[in-house]
Amino acid sequence: MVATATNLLSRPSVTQSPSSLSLSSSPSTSSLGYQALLRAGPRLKPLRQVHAYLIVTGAYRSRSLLTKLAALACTAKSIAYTRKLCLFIPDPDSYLFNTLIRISSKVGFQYDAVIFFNPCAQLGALELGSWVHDYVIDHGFEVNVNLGTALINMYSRCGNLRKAREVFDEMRYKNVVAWTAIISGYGIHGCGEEAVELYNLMKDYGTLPNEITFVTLLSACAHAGMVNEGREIYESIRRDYGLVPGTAHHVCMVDLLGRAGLLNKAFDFIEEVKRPGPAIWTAILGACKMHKNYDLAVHAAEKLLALEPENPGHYVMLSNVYALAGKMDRVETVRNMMKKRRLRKHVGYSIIEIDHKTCLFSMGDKSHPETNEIYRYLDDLMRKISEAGYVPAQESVLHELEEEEREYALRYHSEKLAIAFGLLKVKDGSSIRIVKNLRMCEDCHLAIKFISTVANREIIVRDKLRFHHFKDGVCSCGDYW
DNA sequence: CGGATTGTAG
Repeated sequence: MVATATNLLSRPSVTQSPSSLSLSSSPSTSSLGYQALLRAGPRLKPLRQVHAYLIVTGAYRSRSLLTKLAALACTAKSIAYTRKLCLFIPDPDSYLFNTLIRISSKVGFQYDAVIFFNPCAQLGALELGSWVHDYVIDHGFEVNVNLGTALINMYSRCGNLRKAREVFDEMRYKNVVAWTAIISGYGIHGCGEEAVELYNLMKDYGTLPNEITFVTLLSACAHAGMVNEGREIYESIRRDYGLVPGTAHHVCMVDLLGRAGLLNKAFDFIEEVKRPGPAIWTAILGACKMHKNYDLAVHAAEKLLALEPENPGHYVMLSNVYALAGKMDRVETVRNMMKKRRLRKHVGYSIIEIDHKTCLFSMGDKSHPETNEIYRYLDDLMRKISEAGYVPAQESVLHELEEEEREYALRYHSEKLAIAFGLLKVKDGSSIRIVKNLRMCEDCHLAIKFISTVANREIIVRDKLRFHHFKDGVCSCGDYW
């Protein structure tokens, strides 16, 4: 049975006998006891063993234990097993829902899980989350501060900021965590001004910010180009709140300065940090690449490779930098280094939900039954946007050309395929929603802006870190990401 | 009766 948002927790129409569960446990399970197994973490096998143990000992109707098991199954990203366990829970209560909402908002929107069990299951985090929200309202559960915060988080990370704000406004009691969640939401969606406004409002209400509030705020400023505001906030951490800025804050500051093009200031900042870790160098490398400062980029990349030689992302970054600088021999060197160390670049994919089915595309993907139509439509689309003035972004072309992917080059990046499919299928003019596992490339970002105009459609892309709302040729990120 | 919600870079 396919797990769907609506049947995840619905009660079984026919009472299921506990013995219908597969008992994959070894005989030694019972002597271990379930406590040790519960501590085994989010893996399914021990869960099944505990469940079997409960059945054997006659404790299979214990609500608290089953809730704990369901929570672990959810953490393990098995919707099917979560559902199965929920069916056994007598008289499910708000405690169960609080737990499941919390976990699914944290883990459920990571679409990697989709590949894991069923790429075509109806598993949108927004759908699931909205459904649980409705259920909670229908059953009169109080939206307390914890539940409310989980909802804010879920809605903003699923792309529905308005709904997140609605939940926030309706909360009677808001603590610093709730405020931080909504501030973060505005930050992720590129609304730095609003994030800072909310922060000021929070202070007016007499709520004290904590370290995480500052991480969130600085990130919001960094992505909105609000350098002065960010600096002032950073200063205030120690001055006004007696807190000590940590690594995360340092990273945000380097990002804030670097993104704004103040590369030397960012490097000066790093100088003052005691032992700069990989995160700081990653931030500055991103900024150097963004502003095409190759010397500084190479400097940062060398630090990074020394600290984390096993991270493929760093090599990809460095090779991109060399490609941008036109130093193709160096690109080759980096590639060979990767080969020698047996590192593989992460494979990118994009997901779109159509007719309650989740469809997954990777670059140059031809596995979809309607592949021909999709490619024909996409080619047509690319021709139209070229006529409208689109010129492929140089950087990505260079990178792809040395990637053994000449054939498909940029034209068939996963997000473009998913969008073409979306436009083909969703005819009524409603927005197209895409979820990507990596960050978007420059070229796709540019192309989608044109597509939003040519196809007269709103396109919302959630990449690994943030949201991009494309409409009428512009993106909500203001090209600052 | 339990459990605890917010997070930087890529």
